[in-house]
Amino acid sequence: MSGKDKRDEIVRAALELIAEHGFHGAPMALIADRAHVGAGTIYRYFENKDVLITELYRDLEERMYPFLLEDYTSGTPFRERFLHLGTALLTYFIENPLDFRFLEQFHNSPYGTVIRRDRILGKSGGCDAFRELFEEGVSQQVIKDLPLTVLFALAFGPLIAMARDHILGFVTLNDLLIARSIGACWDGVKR
Amino acid sequence: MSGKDKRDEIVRAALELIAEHGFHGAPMALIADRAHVGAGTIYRYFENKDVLITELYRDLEERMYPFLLEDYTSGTPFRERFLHLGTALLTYFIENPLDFRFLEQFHNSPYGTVIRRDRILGKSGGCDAFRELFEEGVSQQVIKDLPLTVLFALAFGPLIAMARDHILGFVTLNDLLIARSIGACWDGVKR
DNA sequence: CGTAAAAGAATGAATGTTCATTCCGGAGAG
DNA sequence: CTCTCCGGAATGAACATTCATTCTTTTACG
Repeated sequence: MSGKDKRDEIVRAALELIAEHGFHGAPMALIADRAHVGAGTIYRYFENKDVLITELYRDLEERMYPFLLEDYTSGTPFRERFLHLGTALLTYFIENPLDFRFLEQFHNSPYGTVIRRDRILGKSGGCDAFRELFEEGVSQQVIKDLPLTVLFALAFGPLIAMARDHILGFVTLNDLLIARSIGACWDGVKR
Repeated sequence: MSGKDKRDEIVRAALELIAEHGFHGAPMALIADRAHVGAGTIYRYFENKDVLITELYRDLEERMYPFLLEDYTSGTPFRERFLHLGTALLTYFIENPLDFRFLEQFHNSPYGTVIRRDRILGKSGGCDAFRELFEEGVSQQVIKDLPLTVLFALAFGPLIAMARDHILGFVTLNDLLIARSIGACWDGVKR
């Protein structure tokens, strides 16, 4: 097993444990076990637990963005683009429940708040498609004239709640239901 | 200080610490300090930390529900009732940021998931007003015919996201903005 | 080639810290 | 004096991190 493989094994193990049992339920010893690696080995690849978690987050983002932007063309009508991005995001979460659960944990932790603050303050670096879409929509007067954060809340709030409910088994989303739900989100933001 | 006072001090201290620093940042020793109480004293009032947290949650619910249902009359038009409940909830969160932060932590923890599961399975016990409102709305065909969980997501998802953004200082909500946002939520759920 | 030395990687027991919980000596009420 | 309640030091479990040691790979040389 090469160094890269080993690093990936560690990241995967951390993702699984944190997604399934939260940050608490993921001691380094367990992560090591699940990665089939000695406890000390982790520290050859990551300076400490914080760094491991932050890098895991970055890995995740890099896997996610290409999926979201697949087949996304900035030329199509506004509503269509909104539905595309929303559906892609919800679909990604449903197909990758571990990623979703981890992201939720991450967001509700000191790490996440810092990252969010950076995003709001402009230096996005990640996926600007959402921001651009909304800014354009506001200036074209096709969506409500509300602060960007509120529009984000209207669009993603329901989406994340639905993903969670689906993953926890409180509801079963199928393609039709997803389409109707994203449509409802659109009704919320459209002017 | 009477026994009741001491209990309340402990609960208050726990709420503050957990809201501000998460479950991690709230060790029993700190809770004791902030409540001006010996570490051992906490265990005279609560069997263990889990019990303390669970009772704190119940205390919170009992403070919240009366506020939400104040001036709420089941006779008024449907849309009006929706706006009333939504506004009341968002207002409560904004006026009681500690309560909100704690509830968020609680929800994203093993405790919260169990409680939510119970709610979905019927034995609500808490605040049925929301459920009744939506069920009535669906049968009267004034809101979209979607599963209850999805309707909840559409209504509360944005609301919670907005409360968080406001409390973290990412946006400043005033009465007008609140009204317009809840209106947007209504656009999402209305048929 | 074969082999021996060196470098690099991996390991897991040991360490120090943090935390929930317990326990016992003492203060204060009756 | 007795009994109840309190405080906070003591305890032991859990955890992140370290480091001396072992194992593996690469290099150097006959």
